[in-house]
Amino acid sequence: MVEPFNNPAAAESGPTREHLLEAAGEVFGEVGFRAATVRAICQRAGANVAAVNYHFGDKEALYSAVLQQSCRVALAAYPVDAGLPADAPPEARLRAFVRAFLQRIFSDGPAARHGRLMAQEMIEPTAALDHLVREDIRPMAQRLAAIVSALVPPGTDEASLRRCSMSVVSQILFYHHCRPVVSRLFPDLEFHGEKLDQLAEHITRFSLAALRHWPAPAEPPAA
Amino acid sequence: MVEPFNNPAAAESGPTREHLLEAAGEVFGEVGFRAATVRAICQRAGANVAAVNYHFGDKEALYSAVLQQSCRVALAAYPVDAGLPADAPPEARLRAFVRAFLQRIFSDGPAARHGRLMAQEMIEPTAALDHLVREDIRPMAQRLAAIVSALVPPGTDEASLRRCSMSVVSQILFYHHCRPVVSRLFPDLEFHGEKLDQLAEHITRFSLAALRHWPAPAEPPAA
Amino acid sequence: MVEPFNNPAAAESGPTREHLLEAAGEVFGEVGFRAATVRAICQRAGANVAAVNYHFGDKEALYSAVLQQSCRVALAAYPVDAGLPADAPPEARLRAFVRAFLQRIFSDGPAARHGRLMAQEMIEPTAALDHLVREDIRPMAQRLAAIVSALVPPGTDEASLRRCSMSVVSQILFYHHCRPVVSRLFPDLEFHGEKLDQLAEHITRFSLAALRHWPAPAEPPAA
Amino acid sequence: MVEPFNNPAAAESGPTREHLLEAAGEVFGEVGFRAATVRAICQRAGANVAAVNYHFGDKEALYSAVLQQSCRVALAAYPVDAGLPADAPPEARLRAFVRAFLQRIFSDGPAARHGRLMAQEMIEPTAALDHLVREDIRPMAQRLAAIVSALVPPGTDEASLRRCSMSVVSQILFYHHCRPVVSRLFPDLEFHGEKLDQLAEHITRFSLAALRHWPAPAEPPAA
DNA sequence: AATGAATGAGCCTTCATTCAT
DNA sequence: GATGAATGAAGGCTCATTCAT
Repeated sequence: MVEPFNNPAAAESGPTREHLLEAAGEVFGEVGFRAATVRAICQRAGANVAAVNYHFGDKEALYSAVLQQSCRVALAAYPVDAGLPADAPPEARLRAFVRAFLQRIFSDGPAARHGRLMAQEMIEPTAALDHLVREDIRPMAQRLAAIVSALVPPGTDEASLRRCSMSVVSQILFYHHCRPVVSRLFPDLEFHGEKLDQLAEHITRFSLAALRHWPAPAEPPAA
Repeated sequence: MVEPFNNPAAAESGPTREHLLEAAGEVFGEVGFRAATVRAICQRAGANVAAVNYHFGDKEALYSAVLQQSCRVALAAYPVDAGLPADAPPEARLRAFVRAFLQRIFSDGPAARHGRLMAQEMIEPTAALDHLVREDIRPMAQRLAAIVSALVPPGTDEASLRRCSMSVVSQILFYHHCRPVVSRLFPDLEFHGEKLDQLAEHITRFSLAALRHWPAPAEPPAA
Repeated sequence: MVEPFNNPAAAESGPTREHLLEAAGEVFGEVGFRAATVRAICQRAGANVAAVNYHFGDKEALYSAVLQQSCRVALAAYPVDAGLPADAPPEARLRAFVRAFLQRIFSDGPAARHGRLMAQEMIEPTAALDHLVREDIRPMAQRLAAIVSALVPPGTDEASLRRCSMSVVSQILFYHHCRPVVSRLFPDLEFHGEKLDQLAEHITRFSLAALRHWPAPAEPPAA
Repeated sequence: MVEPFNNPAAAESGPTREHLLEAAGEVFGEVGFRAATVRAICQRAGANVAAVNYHFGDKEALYSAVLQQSCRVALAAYPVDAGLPADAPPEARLRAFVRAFLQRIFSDGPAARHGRLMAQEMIEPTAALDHLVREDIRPMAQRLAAIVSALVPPGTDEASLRRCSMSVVSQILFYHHCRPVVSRLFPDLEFHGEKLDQLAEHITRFSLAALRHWPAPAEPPAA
């Protein structure tokens, strides 16, 4: 076992590996994969430039490790179902979904990292995106689709369901992707604490209003 | 020794300047400001590496010039009101707004460039963003706010209006910002021709359903 | 034409390109491809580190250029036939071949570079070796084979001819490949001027003595 | 805090030291001193990266140790006299010398390592070369000189003897030093088993033919 | 008006080596 | 007796930029 990054457990590594993951999470989340430099990460981690190579192999492998680790942390801190039972009313489940999603993106601390990284990944995809979609994004999309499906009239076709799900998600991600513009347009907007809850409430209400009044599919006339 | 990029008219410039603008528009729109290289732009423009610095000063100034020029072209090709009279019903104006926005982002040709550049700018802001917000984005936001305002119950507060506008816009931009993910989740999705119109129709309907059923503000009980 | 190394003529390049070729020839010849550093080459050429990239693309392309250029120079300075007519007696042609080969390897100045580079290439082959064998080494081997063929008894089989050619060449190359050892064993040995001629004379005589007395192939008994 | 590599006996060392020597012999013999990496050696030895420095001090000291150890093994496996009595006819002793030399270079297994290392050392000399020449190469050269001396006419001068010896040795080493080129020129050539014996036979015959017909030194006419 | 040539800063990676355990 | 962790120097390469023409 010559290189430590061959060790999947990596439990017995020193603190440098953790520092590196931490620092890389911050830097990648701030400026994206390309713009992030190994030097900046190592400096923030208080480690040598060669530490990345030693612990992870190369920059991209470090990135993958950050993604996977942040995924675990984020879902542990803000679970998708937000503690709601599966048979809770769909309105409540939608509200919980939106709120947890916003918190994953905007809350401070390492738990918020994953949301930011995912958002970055959508913009500037890397080789890690495929894995992320498979393991992380698609399951979440299906969960949302189930909620939406319980809100629109029965019989609504699959394509509409997908588009409605995306209409919900888009409202959440918008504030992250377009934050620079939003901040300039409305400098008083904030994304934490009570303000974040209000935002979640708005998105939920907007979506509920739309979904509840979604036109029922044309039925074949019964004899 | 006057540098030509100090000359606002730039009337006596040869065709190289135009080629550069054209090529830069393409490259910036495709890969963003940072990932774009001066060499790639010059090569596509059939010009020398030094041409960018000669004509525009530096990479960022070229970017600003591209932004401004593309702005003119785009608004000429896809006017915000889409040719509708100001007194058209708000439903029609919303539909036109959404459709024109999507086309600005997804249609081919130089006219579509601006939408892509704006979208890129939201993600990866540069010094040009302030100017863009002031001249371009804010007016468009106000126009949308007017449409939304005509759809929700009278007396709806300003903050709600803003949030509703953003809920509309977010659904449009989502397909651009998250295209890599969307393409992986639903590979059969397309963003041109009839499919784009269907998408516009969905976003319009979803938004209309939400706005039309927006809860009226609680009124103080009249005696 | 963005990169100058796309220009096969490269005639209008500044002096830096020439300096680079010169310096690279020296360094590659001294320490081989791997051990040579771009920085060392540029320093010796009085150029910037990026000059190699600009003029040749990368280190390996520079190496190829050095190889090709030195090939022309060396064969011009010490032609394979050494000015002898094709119908000269094979003894004289062998003597000329050996002498020119030794001079290509050991003489000073840029003309000697090619021999050294070829010798290095044999030891530490790069991607350029295939081209070199095709264009340079095989023709020379065939020329030697023709000389050898005229010296051994007629009817000598092809395999023996090849081995005899290699026995001749090996004696020449030995002094280059094993120079560090030879110099330690016999410190008074020199490889220039009259001493080089004596060495050529020895190799020629040794080879002639062997070839002239090469056993004739067994003939089928005539009836 | 005595470093173990200061301990000449190294009796109390575990098996790691042996593994290291074994692995280093393989790697150095394959790619040479410079191109060999400590990591590759340690990995092949199943040891830690630091093992080389711990057991031998540094990379070069390991190399020296490999050289010395392989020397013992090689000479035991392929003795210079090949088991021939000192009073055997010189033709037989030359044949044995050539054959054993070729086998030391080309045969598989650890016994062949030394030949390869010596050949590498000639090309890319290290600090270990002086020791090697003194202890290993010079004695072998003298033995060959004795054989050659018994084949050429009596009274042949010292310089000619030396050159003839080198003509013999060069033919052997050639196939190692120029293997990349030889393999490209004649892809069907092989260097093991019967083919190796044939090659030894060729070199012996070529050399014998040359030496037996070496011109006698001009004698002063006797009255 | 424009360009070929050249530059220097910075990037990711690799390597032999050392330190603390 | 041995190792995992960490380091600093160096390597090849890329990029936006500048200079002389």
